[in-house]
Amino acid sequence: MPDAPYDRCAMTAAANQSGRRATASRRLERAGIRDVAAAAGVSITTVSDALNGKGRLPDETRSRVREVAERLGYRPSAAARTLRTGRSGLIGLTVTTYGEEPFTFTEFAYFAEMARAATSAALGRGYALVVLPASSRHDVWSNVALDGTVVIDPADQDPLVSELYRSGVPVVSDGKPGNCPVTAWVDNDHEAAVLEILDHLSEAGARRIGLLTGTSTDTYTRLSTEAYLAWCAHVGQEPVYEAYPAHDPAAGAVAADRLLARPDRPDAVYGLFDPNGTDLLAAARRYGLRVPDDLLLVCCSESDVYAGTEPPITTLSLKPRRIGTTVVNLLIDAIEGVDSGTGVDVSRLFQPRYRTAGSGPPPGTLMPTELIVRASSQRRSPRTTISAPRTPGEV
Amino acid sequence: MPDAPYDRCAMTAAANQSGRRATASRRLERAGIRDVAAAAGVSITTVSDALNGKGRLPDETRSRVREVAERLGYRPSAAARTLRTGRSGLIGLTVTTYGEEPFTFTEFAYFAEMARAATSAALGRGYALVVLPASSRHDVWSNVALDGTVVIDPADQDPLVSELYRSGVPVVSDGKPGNCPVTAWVDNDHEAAVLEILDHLSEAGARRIGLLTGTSTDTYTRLSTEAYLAWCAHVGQEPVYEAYPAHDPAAGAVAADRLLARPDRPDAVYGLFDPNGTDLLAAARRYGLRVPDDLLLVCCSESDVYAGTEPPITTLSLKPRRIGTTVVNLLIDAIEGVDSGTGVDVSRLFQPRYRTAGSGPPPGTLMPTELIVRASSQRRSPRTTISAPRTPGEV
DNA sequence: GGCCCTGGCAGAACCGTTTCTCCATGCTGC
DNA sequence: GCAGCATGGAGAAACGGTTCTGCCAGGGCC
Repeated sequence: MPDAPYDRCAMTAAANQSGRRATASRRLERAGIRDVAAAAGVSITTVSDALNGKGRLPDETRSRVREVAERLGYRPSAAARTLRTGRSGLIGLTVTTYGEEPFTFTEFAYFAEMARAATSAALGRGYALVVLPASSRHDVWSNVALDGTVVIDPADQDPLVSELYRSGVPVVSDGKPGNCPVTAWVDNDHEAAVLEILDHLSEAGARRIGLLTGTSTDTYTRLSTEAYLAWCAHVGQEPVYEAYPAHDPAAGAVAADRLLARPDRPDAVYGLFDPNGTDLLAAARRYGLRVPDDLLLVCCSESDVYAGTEPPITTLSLKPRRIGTTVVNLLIDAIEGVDSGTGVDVSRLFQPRYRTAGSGPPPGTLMPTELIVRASSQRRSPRTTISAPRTPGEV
Repeated sequence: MPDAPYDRCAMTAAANQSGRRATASRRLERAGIRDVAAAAGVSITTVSDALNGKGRLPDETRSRVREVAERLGYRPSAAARTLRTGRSGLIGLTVTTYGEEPFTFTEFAYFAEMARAATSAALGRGYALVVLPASSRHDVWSNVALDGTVVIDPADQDPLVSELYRSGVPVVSDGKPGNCPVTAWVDNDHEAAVLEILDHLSEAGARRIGLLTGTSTDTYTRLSTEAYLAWCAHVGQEPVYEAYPAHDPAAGAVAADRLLARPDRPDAVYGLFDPNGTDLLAAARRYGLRVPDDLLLVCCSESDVYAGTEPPITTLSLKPRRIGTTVVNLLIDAIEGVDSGTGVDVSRLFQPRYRTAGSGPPPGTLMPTELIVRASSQRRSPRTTISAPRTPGEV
C-alpha cells in the first residue's frame, strides 16, 4: 500500500469533508459518499468510480474503497443518482380502472399473471415495476421518475400515451395500439385464436356457434368479436352472441343465461372471459343441457379450475407470462438502446425518439395462444369439418 | 396587470436564464422550472411557490405562473424533488419468492387481492407502489428511494427489515412479526379463526377433524397449526394432519390424498390453503366419500369458485382487501406523521425513529376473518338442502 | 533531454428542484 | 418623519451523487 499518496489524499479529503458541514454535529445520519471518501482517504470521484466499476483505478484502491463503504453501511442515494444520470431503474405498468373501484387488474387471472411475469422480468434485468392507474393524469404520474412504461391495451389516441411520448418516455403496449405513438407492442393473435376455436367446435359437430363477448372496446374484445363475425360471414352462419360489461362479475352469469335462452339457441358457445366457463356451465344445467352432448363449451381462461370442473372445460390460454416477459424485455431494450444519457445526442434531436427510423408503424409482435382441449368441446369425432381448415397466419 | 414590476422581473429572469446554459442551443428539451420562470418573468422561487401553493403570493401571480407552466407543458422532475425533499411518494411491497420462479405472489388469491387493495389505497393517498422481492438485498432495494415499505410476513430477525430499519425507512408488516423492528403490523386473528372453524365443524357433527397444513414457517401456517393442536389438546382429540409445501401446486393434491388415506381417517377436514378445497373434493371422490355426508370440508380461500362447486364448499376469507388497505394506511400515517423532513430534528435524534415512544412492542392490529358457511360443512341439524338452487345473479 | 502517453486521482460543474434568508417597497400608527 | 410591519419576491444554498476536465508523476521513445 503506497503511503505517501495516501497521506496526501487523506488531508485533502478531510479538508473537503470539513468544508461541507461546518454547522451541526450530525451523528446518526446516513453515510454519504463524502463520508466514505474521507474514511478511505480518497476523493469522492474515486469512491464513485470504485463503486461503479468505472474510471482507471488499481484493484487495490477499488477494493479498499469498497471495503470502507461496506463498513460504513454506505448506500448511494437513489434520488441523487437518478437526478444526475436521468435513469431511475423504474418502469411503470398501467392498470385499468373501472368506476368506483380503482382496480380490476387482478380481476382476471390474465392480468395477474401478466403483471407477475412483467415484474419478474423487470427485476431480472435490474428494474423495478411501479403499478399506476391509466387514469389520473399528472397527479401520480408526474411524481415518479419512470424510464419507461408498459401500457395495457391503450385506447385509440390514448392521452396518457401521448403525454408519455411527449415526455420522451418509451412506451410498449400489451395489446395492438390503435393510433398511438408506442415504441413497440405485443399482442396475442386474437383472430387466429378465435378462428382456431370456431374451427375446432365445428369439427366437433357444432352447427350454430354462439359467442359470449364484452361491451367494452378494448382490443381483445374488439378483435375477437370481429373475427367471430367474419367467420360467421365466411361459413354462412347467422351470428349468435350476447355482450355484457366484462368488469361486472354478476353480469356474466346473466348474459350466459340470456344466450342459452334465445330461440336460436347455439349448440356451442365460446366465452371470451374467464368466468364464462363456470357461468355457462351453470346456465346449461339450468336449462337441462348436457355438456358436451347438447352444448359444446370453450372459454378463454388462465385458470386451471376448468381442468377439474364437471365436465372439464376446454380453455384458450393467452399465455400471459410470455406476454408480460416479452413486453418488459422490449421496453428495457428500448430504454437501454436509445440511451440519450450522456449529454444531448444532436443526431436524433429533431426526430421522434424511440421509434424505428423511417417512422412507419411501430414494430409489433404477435404471440400465439394455446388451446387446451378438454371434454367440454369433444363430441363426435368423425363428423368432419364444416368450414375449411385455415392456417393460423391468415387474418 | 402591473407593468413596472413585470418588466423588472423579466429582465432579471432573462439574465438568470441566459446565465445557465451558455453553451448549446438546447431545443426540444423538456421545460424546466427555469424556463417557466423566464417565460413568466418571475424567479424560480416564485414559480415553485406558485405551483406548490406555498409562499406569499397574490392570486394574480399564482394563476399567471400556473398558466405559463401549463402552456409550456412543464412537469417538475420527480428525481429533483425527491432529492430535495427526501420524499419520493413511493412505497415498497415485498413479495416472497420460491426457488427458481421468482414470484409466487399471485399464486394465491389472498396476495393478489391484498396487493390490489394496497395499490389502490396507496394511490388514493398519492403514493405509488413498487413491487420488490423480499430477497435480493442491495441490488434492487438500493436503487429505488422508498418512503416506506410493506413487508409481507417477515421472518424472525428478518435481515431485510433490519436493513430498512437502519436506513430509517418505516416498515409495516402484513403478518405479526416475530422479532423485527417494524413500525406496526396487521394480521388476521388466526387463532380465533381456526377455533371458530373447528367449533363449527364440531357442531356439524364432526368427531375427528383433520388439518391440511403447510411445511413452511410463516406466521399464518404456524399460528393456525398451533391453534389446531391446542384445540385438539383441549377437546381431547388426537391430531390428524398432513403438511406439504404450500407453494407447490401439485403437492396439495397428494397431501389431500394422504390425509384421506390414513387409517385414522378424519370425518372433517380444514385445509389452510386456497386449492385445498378442490383437492380434498377430488380426493374424497376417489375414496367414495360423499361431502358433506361422509366428510365435512372447510378451506381457507378468497376464491368464489367454491360457491359453485358440487357441493359448494365452506370457506374462510381472510379479507385481504381490508388487510391491504389497513397496512398501507398505517404505513403512510407513519411516513407522514414522523416527517423528519426539514433539517435535523434533534429531539429524536438518539431515539429509534418510527416507534412509539417507550419502545414497547410495535402496535399491531388483529383483523377479523369471515367464515362463509356453505353446504360442505353442514350435515345434521335440519338436514336441509345439499345444494340450494341459485339465481343467475349469484356468483 | 524534451515529448508524449498513460495511469491515478482530485476539483468542480451539473442534474432540477425546494426552501431559507433577506431585501425592497408601501403603508400604518404615533 | 420614522419605527415597525406586512407584502411580494429575488438570491443562493442545499440535496447527493456522476462525470468531465485536468493535473501530476513516471516511463518509453526519439
